[in-house]
Amino acid sequence: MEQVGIAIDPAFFEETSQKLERDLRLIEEDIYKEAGEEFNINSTPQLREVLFEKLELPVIKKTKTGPSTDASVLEELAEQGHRIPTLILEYRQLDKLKSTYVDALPQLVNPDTGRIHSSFNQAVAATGRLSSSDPNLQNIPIRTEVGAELRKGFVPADGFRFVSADYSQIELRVLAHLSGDETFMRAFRSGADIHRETAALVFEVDLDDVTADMRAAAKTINFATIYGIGPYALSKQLGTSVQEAKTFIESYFERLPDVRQYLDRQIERAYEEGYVETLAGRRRYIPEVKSKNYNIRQFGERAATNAPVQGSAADIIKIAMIDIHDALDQRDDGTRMLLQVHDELLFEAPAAAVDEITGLITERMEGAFELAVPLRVETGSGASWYECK
DNA sequence: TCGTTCACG
DNA sequence: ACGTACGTGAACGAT
Repeated sequence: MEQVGIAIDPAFFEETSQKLERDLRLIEEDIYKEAGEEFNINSTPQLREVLFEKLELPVIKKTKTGPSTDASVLEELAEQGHRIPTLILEYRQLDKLKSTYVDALPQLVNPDTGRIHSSFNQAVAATGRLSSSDPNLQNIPIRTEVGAELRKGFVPADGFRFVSADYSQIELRVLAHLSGDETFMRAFRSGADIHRETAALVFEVDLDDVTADMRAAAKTINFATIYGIGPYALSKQLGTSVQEAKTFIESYFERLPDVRQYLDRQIERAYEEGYVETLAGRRRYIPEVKSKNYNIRQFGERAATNAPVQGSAADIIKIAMIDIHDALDQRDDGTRMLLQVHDELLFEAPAAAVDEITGLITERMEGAFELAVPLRVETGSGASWYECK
C-alpha cells in the first residue's frame, strides 16, 4: 500500500480550495461584524476573549487554560440563541477541510509516481491497529456531506475502478464471539439489524415497535460497551440524566449477562496477569490498573475491556489483507490494495474485473477468521472513493 | 513542544 | 470530592 500509493485529481483540489477560500471569507466577515472587531478566529485565546469577555457569553466548560470553545460548547451557545457560535462552527469546519486536506494533499504527490504515498505504521497503536501518517489517509472526511465530497478527489488509475469493502459491525461481532453471549450471537446469526435488536431487548418492546430514537440510543449503548462504559459519558452522549443512563446500562447487562461477565473477566485479567490479549494472542499490558490514582485506574479498566475487541478486529482484517494479497498475486490482473481504514479496504481493479474482484475480496474477508457468528462485508465500486458508498 | 480542536474507525 | 467512553494524526497558535 505504501509503495503503490493512491492518485488524486489535482484540478478537483484546486477548484475546491478556491471555493472554500471564498466561503471562508464570507463567514469571516459575518463573524467580525458580530464580534465588533477583527481577530484571529483560529486563535483559541483570542476567540475566548471575544466570546467570554467582550460578548459575555456563559462559560459552559473549562479547559486547563480557560473557558472551552470546542464544538459541544458552541452548539450549546447556539441553542441559547446566540448568533456567533454557529458562524464559528461553520468557519471551523471549512477551515479544517481546507488546511488539513484540500491544500495539504496535492503537495504530497510524489513527482516520480504521481501518487500520494502514506506510511502505514505497524508498531504505534497499542491495540494492534495500523495507523496512517504523512499523510494520514485513515481520517479522510465522510460524516458530513461537504467533507465527504473531498473523496471525489481520490481517483483510480486510467482503465481502473475503485472497489471498497468494509466489515459490517466487526467489533460487535467480535464481542459476541469473545463473550459467547447467546442472545448476542443469536441476533447476529439472524442477520438482523443489531442496534434494532438491542433496542428491542433493552426497552422491552417487539422488534416492530422499536422507534428511531430507541434504535439510536441502543446504538450509542453498543458503542459505549465496546469503549468501556461509564454512566456519566453515556448520559452526555444520549442527552439524558446520569440516572437514566445508569438504568440503560443496568438493563443492557441484565439482558446480556455473558457480555458483562466477559468484560469483568478482562478487567480481572488486567489486575492479575498484567495484560489482556486478542484472538491472535496479541497482548496489551495494562500497568494503569496498579495506579493509586482512581482516574488512571479507571482508564486502565476501560482499556482492558476495549483492547481485546478492537485488537481482535485488527487481527482479522490483517489476516484478510495477507490472504487477499496472495490471491491478487496469483491472478496478476493489475488489481492493487491501496488503503486500509481499520474495518475497510480500498482497491483499484481493472474496470472489466470489478465484479469478479468484488467477489474475491468479499470471500476472503468473510472467511479470514471463523467466529461463532458470521463476518459480513459490504462492498461498493466507482470512479472515485466518494462513489464507493 | 504543548494545548486545543477536530478529522477518522 | 473528583472527573468522566476506546484507538489514532494533523493543523494551528502560543510559549
